[in-house]
Amino acid sequence: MFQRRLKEDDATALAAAFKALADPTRVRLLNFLARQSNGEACVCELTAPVGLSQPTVTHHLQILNSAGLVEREKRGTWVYYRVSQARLEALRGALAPGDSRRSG
Amino acid sequence: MFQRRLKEDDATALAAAFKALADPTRVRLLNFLARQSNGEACVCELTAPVGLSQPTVTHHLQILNSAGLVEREKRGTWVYYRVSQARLEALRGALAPGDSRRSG
DNA sequence: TCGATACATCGAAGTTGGTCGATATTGCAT
DNA sequence: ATGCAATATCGACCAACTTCGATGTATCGA
Repeated sequence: MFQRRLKEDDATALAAAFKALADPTRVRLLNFLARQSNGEACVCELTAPVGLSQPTVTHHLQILNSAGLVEREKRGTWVYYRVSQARLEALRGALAPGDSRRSG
Repeated sequence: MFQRRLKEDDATALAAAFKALADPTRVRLLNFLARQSNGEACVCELTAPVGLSQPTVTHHLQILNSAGLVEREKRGTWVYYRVSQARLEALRGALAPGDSRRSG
């Protein structure tokens, strides 16, 4: 942030994105997903690392997904999540001194 | 995020930093500060741009300051705030695919 | 000293957020 | 169909957040 002037809606959208990152559990979920060799994990593999109940983990994953920070893919009974690198890069751009902007 | 494994305290600290960015008013305050020619503004210059009361603006600035995102300098009756570019850069690093690391 | 201005603190109201247990839904295998 | 395992939804509780008006504190000028 930020060379150019942010419109009010842009500020709201940006804040919403950061809000998804504003919880230790969600940061840990992202970190865990990013460290998987295949880049993904299902919900049942995510409850143990963060030490919370399955409904709570699902809740956090939904928040991350709504913010575009993770992608969701259902395969059979399982739901796999993976980090959206593009979205992270977009947020990095928003924090840049000169403000990059591509993606969105 | 993140090649290396984040310790629990690191995840908490990172989440706390993003929480400071997780409000439209604070995003707008940062944006406003970053766009000043001298890089700074006092509280009384910040209430109008965001359209909130002085106590509320002070409150948000304290949150940003606690997170290290702005620096505070009192000169006479006025208190001037400026964006901490170093802190922003550190957060950018935390979002990087390979995870940079400097900062704390 | 007195008044005016800038900023901080306090207390309250209303809203949002994280978490859980219980329960519903979905999909696979038998 | 039936049963089991994975995930989602629901309702509730408590904590945290945003905002305000009222008030306190500090600094400057007359």
